[in-house]
Amino acid sequence: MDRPTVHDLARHARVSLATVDRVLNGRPGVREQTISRVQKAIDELGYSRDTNAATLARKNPYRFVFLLPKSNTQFLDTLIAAIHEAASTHAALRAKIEVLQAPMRTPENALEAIQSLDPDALDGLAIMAPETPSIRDAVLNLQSNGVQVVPIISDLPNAASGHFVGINNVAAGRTAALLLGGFSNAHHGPVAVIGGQAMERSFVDRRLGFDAVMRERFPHLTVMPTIEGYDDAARVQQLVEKLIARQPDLAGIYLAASGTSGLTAALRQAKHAGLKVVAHDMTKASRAGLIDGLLDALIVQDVGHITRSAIRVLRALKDGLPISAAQERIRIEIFTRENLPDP
Amino acid sequence: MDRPTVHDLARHARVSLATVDRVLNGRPGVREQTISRVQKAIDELGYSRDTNAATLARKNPYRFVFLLPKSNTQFLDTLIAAIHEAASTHAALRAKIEVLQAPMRTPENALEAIQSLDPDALDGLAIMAPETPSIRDAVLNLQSNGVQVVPIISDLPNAASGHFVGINNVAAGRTAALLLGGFSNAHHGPVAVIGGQAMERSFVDRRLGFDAVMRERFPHLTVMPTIEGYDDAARVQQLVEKLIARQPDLAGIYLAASGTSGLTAALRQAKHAGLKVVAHDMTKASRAGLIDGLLDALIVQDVGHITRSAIRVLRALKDGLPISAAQERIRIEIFTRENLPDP
DNA sequence: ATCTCGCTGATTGACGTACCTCAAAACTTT
DNA sequence: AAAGTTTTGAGGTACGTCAATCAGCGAGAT
Repeated sequence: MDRPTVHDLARHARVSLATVDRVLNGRPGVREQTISRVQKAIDELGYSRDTNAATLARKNPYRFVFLLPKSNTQFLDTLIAAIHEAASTHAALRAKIEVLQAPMRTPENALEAIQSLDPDALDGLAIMAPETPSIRDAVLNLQSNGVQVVPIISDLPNAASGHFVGINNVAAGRTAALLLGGFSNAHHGPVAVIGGQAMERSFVDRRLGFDAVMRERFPHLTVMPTIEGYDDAARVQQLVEKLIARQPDLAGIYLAASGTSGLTAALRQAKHAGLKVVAHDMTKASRAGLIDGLLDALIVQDVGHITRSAIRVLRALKDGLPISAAQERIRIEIFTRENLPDP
Repeated sequence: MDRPTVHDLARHARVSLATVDRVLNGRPGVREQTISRVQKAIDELGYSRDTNAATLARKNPYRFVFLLPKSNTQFLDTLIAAIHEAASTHAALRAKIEVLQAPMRTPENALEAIQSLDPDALDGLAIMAPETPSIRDAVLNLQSNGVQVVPIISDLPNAASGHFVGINNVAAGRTAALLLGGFSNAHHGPVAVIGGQAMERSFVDRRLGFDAVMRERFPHLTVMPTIEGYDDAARVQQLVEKLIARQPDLAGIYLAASGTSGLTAALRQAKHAGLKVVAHDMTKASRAGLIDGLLDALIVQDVGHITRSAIRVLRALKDGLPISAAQERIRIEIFTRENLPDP
């Protein structure tokens, strides 16, 4: 009935406590053969580490790093604030959490940032980055040195396999299409999609879902080719201004990346009744945009949840504990002017 | 730098460890004056209990009870399944979790169920019940006997004050209105709202939000008086069948309570293109209804999250720890046929 | 003067794991 | 077979709290 302890493991595997400890914590000096004996005991007894006792006994705190793009979007600001808040909470739980930012417009910079991390002084990495081959390799290299890696916000399916902490971006794209299509009723016209940069997995997925629903359900709206906004508000503003000037019959805009403040700035001048706009993430600009009627709907991922989930997942991976997929699923929230919560 | 321990408290308050323990755990045999000395030390040092050490040391597990209405809705089935799953997870965390069901159509039965609970053998109660005076009093009585109470799904604002675990039902109602109004475009016509029973706070709130948005944004739709479905599928089916027969120009139905299987059964016979339908909660029936096009949108609260959050809140209350409001906020999810996740 | 009772102190042993040391045993290599 | 290296064992301390025991103090009651 009671759950097995390390003592039970030792007895069952006919080794000493010290050996069990060495295996559990990946310390050196154990023969392959003995490791597998202990592993077998773990499987047979269904042992899992008692987290309470473990964190209580732990001397050195875990060290987790969040590696984010260096670009000053409002969304990143909210994300970083959430990380710092979680960091103070987790000080009690023996985890040291830091934020690192690196320019990611060119893969070289991101690579450099990853390589600057010392695998021996690092337990886990939560990373938000585009999926370039060099980044993928750097991540795989870190992992082979015992560092747990979790992609956040934007997935890296070919590198850190297994767990991604963020919304289902395909579903987000589908939802965006549904909202845009639903709001624009029977209007005909072109719909513009603005992304960040091409290699960003999150945008690729959103576009995928968006196009699928647009094609199936709203054939009267024609989706234009992607415009790259590089998550830069000034650039987005310019692009949108041009767009509206050239396409007076524009039926919708889907901003599937950052730069919302640029979007709302452009719309403030030029939005017409037929134009419906959907964007992502809750920031000062997007909130104001909703209230002022410049944005019609917002698809939101809660940065607090993402942060906490990433930390939980890193801990679980490090402790060899199972991850509850249902609990770690990050939800999409849809906000309009009507159901906007207090700040 | 390090967080203070009970030893620091004892030294600072110039009492013994035993006394600190008595104060912290509410055991008898300490003078008021001494209690406040210890309290002062707690405040000054910013002490908070180390949860890991506490659960590790705890001999007797916490005993938490979920008290739910006894009625066989599919939603309750999913909720109970979620509770049982959480129970098995929390066995390791020294908490015994049970489910109790009582008929709640009349307040007397619910009252009886609450009164049958022995306050001495109970640490926390998560309760889903309508807000009647007698239930409120029974809850207050339990609380004064040291039992922590948290309302779930449906709030009890005048009894268990402070923490409610569930979605913001006013916002849910607003969202429902937005969806119904948005989907039905320029159609005119009556919109029906079906509730459970009048005293249920969750329904009252939903109705409030729904009406507000309907009035403000969709004046071309006229909202009919509430129909009480008593969360009973057969009754809902009958009511909807009659409704559609009598009101051939019906523009929308908002089912703000349980009984979705009855709704879809009725719609399967009679739904016409102009009729838009919004309901709550993910069940077998509502899922099928979405896929078959009988329901246009679903407002969903994740029962797993609600369950886990309720347990966390009860633990935190019992341990005298702060509750992170941001973390415990339960989110609304909106599903349509287009963004329905795999089961 | 003794007894009871309410309050407080002092001390101790869990709980399950991490982390460390020292020495012994088991293999390898020469 | 000796010397060297790797692997394993035995045992202890620490983490912070809970829970229990026993002893002692003073105040009021008998």
